[in-house]
Amino acid sequence: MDLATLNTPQRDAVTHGTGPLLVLAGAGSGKTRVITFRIAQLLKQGVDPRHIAALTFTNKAAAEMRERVATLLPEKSQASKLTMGTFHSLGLNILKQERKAMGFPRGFVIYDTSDQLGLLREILRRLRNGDRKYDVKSILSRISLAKNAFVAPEDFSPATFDDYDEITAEVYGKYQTALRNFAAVDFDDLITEVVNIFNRNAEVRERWASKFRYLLVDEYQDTNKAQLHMIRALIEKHYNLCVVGDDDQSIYSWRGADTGNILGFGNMFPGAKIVKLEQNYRSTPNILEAANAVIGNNTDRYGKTLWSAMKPGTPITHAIADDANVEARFVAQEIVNLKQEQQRPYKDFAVLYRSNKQAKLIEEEFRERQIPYAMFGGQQFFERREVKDLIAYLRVALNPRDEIALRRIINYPARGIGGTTVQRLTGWCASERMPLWNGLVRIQELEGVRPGTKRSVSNFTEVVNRLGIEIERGGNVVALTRGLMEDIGLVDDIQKASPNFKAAQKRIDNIESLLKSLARQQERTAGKDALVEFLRLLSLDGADDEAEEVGNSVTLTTLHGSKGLEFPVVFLIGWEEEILPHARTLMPTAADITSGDYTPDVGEERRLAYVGITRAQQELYVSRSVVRIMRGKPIPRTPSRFLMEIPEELVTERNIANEMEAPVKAEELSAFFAEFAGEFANRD
DNA sequence: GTTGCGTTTATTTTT
DNA sequence: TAAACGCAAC
Repeated sequence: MDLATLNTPQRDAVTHGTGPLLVLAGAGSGKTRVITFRIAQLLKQGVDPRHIAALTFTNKAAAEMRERVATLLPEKSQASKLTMGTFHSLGLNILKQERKAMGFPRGFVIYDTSDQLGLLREILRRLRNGDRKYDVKSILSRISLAKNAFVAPEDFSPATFDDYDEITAEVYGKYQTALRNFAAVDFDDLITEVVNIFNRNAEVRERWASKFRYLLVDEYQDTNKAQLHMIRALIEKHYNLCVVGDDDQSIYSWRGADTGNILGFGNMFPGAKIVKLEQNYRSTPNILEAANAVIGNNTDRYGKTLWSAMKPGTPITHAIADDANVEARFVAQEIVNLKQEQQRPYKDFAVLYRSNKQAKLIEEEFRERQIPYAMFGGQQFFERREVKDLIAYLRVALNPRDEIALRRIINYPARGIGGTTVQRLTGWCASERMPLWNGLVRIQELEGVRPGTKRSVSNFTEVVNRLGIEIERGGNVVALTRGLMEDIGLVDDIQKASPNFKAAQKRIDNIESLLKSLARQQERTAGKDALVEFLRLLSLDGADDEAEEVGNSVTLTTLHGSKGLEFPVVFLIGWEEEILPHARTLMPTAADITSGDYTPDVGEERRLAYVGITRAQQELYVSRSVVRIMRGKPIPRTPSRFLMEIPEELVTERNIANEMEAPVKAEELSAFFAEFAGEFANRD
């Protein structure tokens, strides 16, 4: 570690002693270097690694950070003693250790989004017997936003004239009670429940506050109110907090991030030092100037001006395409050309868009031309149904109170326990005030259920019960799971339910890779705990078989997904009003209309534009279409206001239609017609 | 439990 | 437009 390789503000941040520190790190200003150097510096000064915690938002970021710190240390093993992870993983660790004080049962589980939705649907079904259908996702998002803002069910006050807020108010508390009854927590609870125990139990709070003498937080602009509470409690003893972030890159307010945290840092933490990192090592001055100009139109920011010591670089290309197909074709063609002319590998390129559906045309075009690409995002995580089903068995075996998991498997694979039986069961359990599982076990006492069905239910509870007992005894979980699959005929069912052999094989492979990573966990942790831990990490991390190696391919991702990445050549597509800024942010809400003074807040959309521009190192293309087919109709398009905010002198305009139509070579044309004629000839 | 048909609705996504 | 959803019929 050589401090001389840092610029002045970077060094100031790294060598800052005690007390709160805010590092405002512009895009490409060496933010990660500052965090890793600072940690290394603290260790060099003799701080015990166990007294340092660094929090990030993704597991990937945490792993990378640990690795980079290790390379700076003379003694690498110190890095493994650092507390490094996401807010949620730290929250989980605290909850596990303080479980008793919290009154949480030993094997509590973490509900993921699909579990949460299932639970909410169930509550709504009971509450309103189908008198109205609700968008469950939107209710869940309101609950989540409330939790992120650290608003408890009893404090939730619905906005007037907002019926979704009203139903949320009605359901939020029930949702929370149900979670606890099922021995479950959701993602947001991993933060809020930690804050709750800190608030209720001074002994616990002081213990954790003593442990962490230095706390570092990355991507601070993405933190929410609940996380702020957690941070405050953790630093109350030593008051050594270093946060790093960029207010101009705050793009997650829609999921609870509160820019007030970073904008109000100085007031919230008196005596705070603020360091700005404005020298950019990533992009050409041309690109930076464009970025500065665009973001300069935002209010509510600290205000930074990025600068670069590089040569000005090439102008930005503003590509105007006749329609979206032409736009996609242009991007593909330009990548092929630049690859040739500048000897660039495919991985030098990225195509960034506002919403995932924009990727479709690009994908089609790339496939046609055999351009390799890697897509990030999307939802392939949730579609592995077979994996979720198997996991549900393990969850119920471990924790029969987990009613959502139980409902998932009660008739999977089909065993003749249909909707009517389940309904009768839940009704009975509700009146007897007992968990669904108990009802299943006592099925013989329930009248009006056919004997065959009763036998199915008993077989089911028997299988799950036996699994639970064997796990409890510390049996080999992988072997037990295989036994279970045998018992319930899972493989047969998958083969039967799949349209073809290949699809079935793929699903079985998914299960195999799940078992593999379970085996790995078993090597690390003993007996039953292996499974408890495995299930929790699975919700927190996703399966660790995500071996998607990017290799040498063009990156396709959303603007959101591109944060933190950089590419020599970047294409920003679809810069049109209602795409960027997105139509939804331009639309007034009911409250806006009532108050009558509506001006759309496009600040966050502008920050998205800013994030996009600052991903580019050397070449930047911003493209738009003149006409675009939307909802089946061709719609004339207006250029994005952000495009107009880029100074003209930085930009070269290119009209694409003309370029695209010309280059059909004569011999290609005649070959085409020859083939065409042949086809006609063959027809009759 | 599955299939098919009519209806509805079009962000961003991590933990 | 097209994909996702919900409901009814098998």
